[in-house]
Amino acid sequence: MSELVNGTQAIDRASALLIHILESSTPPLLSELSRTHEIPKSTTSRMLGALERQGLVRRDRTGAFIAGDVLTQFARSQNHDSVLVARMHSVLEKLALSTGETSNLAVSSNGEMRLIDQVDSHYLLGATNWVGKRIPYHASALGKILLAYGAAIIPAGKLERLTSKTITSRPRLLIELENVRKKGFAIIIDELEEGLVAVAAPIREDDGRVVGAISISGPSARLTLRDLGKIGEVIIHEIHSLQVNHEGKIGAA
Amino acid sequence: MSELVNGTQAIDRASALLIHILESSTPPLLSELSRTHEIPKSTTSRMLGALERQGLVRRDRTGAFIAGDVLTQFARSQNHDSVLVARMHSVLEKLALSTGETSNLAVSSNGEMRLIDQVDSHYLLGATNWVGKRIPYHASALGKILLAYGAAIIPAGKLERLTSKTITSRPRLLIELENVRKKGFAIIIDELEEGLVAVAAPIREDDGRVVGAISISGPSARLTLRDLGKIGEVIIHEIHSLQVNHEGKIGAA
DNA sequence: ACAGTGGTTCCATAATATGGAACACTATAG
DNA sequence: CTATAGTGTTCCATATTATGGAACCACTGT
Repeated sequence: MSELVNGTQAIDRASALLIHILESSTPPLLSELSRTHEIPKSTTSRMLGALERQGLVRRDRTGAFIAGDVLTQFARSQNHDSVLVARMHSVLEKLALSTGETSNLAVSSNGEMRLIDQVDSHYLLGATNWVGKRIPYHASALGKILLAYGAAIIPAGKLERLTSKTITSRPRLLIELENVRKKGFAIIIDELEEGLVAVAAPIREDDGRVVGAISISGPSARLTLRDLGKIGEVIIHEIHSLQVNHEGKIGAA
Repeated sequence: MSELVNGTQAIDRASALLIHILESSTPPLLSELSRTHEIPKSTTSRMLGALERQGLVRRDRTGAFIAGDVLTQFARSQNHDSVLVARMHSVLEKLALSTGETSNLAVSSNGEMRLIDQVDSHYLLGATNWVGKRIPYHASALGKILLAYGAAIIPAGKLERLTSKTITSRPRLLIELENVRKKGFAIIIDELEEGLVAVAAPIREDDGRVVGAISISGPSARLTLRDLGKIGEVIIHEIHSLQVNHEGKIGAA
């Protein structure tokens, strides 16, 4: 512990306790924390008391420690898919307008892909219900993006065959994902449904992590492979330019 | 500063800095924090350095402080609508099965209502696209719940008239919300669309805050007012029994 | 009654955090 | 091209502040 004296022992220890609490699936007791961190009970008690006073931690009815109001509040404000929806909705609208096709925004979590926003095409083709529908990763453009960039992992078990074009072999899927990474966007042609094509590109967080994907989809009758490639580049461009603007805003403030 | 010597000055100060960072809309600079908290630059620098080392805070490219990976990670794990989806999906299935009608799960954020899960009815009536659709609070059962329990606020401006039954007067809406709170569930009859009826009930967090709502909806041809009342009670019961189980799990762990 | 938990408070001690000063760097200004 | 005012970091003597052992309280089970 005492490599170089930084003058931050207290903060280091308190931080370690806090982090332990945040990362525990079951709320730890004071004594537990004291033991695993090798900090005397008295000190641990004092520290946790301070953190509690500040609202960084809380005790549940059993006295075990959980994240405090300040942090749950923070979590609430941060996450919520809606933040992503709010940030990306204008992009969807732009894309839907310029292509005339349907644009979707998807995220991945708990092993499922979820569509969280959509702007419809001019045309009236395929306006079915998506809410609550589980769309397989391996047969959708959005899903391929999420897989390719580590926002989701290939589910165990058979890769369901939805059409004759669906990729159902794991090796072939891996090759396809490598391909996606090389190009920066993903395409499906008839793999999810006969006559349906789509192209998708990733949305990145500041730190580079992929947190979602945006797609354009429509009938193969209207969209050729060449179209899809072009649209892929446009999606990437639109997302990127938005994020640059966004960063700019922060920088200027 | 020195009311009662607790032996937690460092932690108190560091916590205050951390909280300040988390609650700032624009990332504060070190000097800013130093000034507003009346902590000397040197000390502030040391403290933030410690917090940074622990991963509780991070610097953006301008050097300003933002929440660190540990906390964004925590936020991610906490929130995400998907947690709610995962927790409530079985309820939706049960309700859809027992009523034979469509069941929905909605949350509110950024001033909009969003459907985040759905289990379809046996019947094939009204399977239109919901993703990205903005459904008005005042004309939906889910929306009335979110309004009634403070999960959303009545939007400014006119209350749009969607059918002849839509509530478009604010006083009448307030009375209706009072009614909802009294009964514990909300009903719409032809208020959103001619022939469409629905009933919804709230989902509460441990602390009692309403974070979402579950509804059953269908055609008025199949669901009478009496049915809706009964279903309302069932929804409340199902959500409640799940939450009791959930608490039980935590308690046992 | 007692031993074994979990947790808090007390207090003398010295280890630790403190903060002024000096330094490095970058802009904006003169 | 030198001021000047704004960042932020490092150093180090100082004493303020955190430390941890021990005593103590409250439960729970034996």
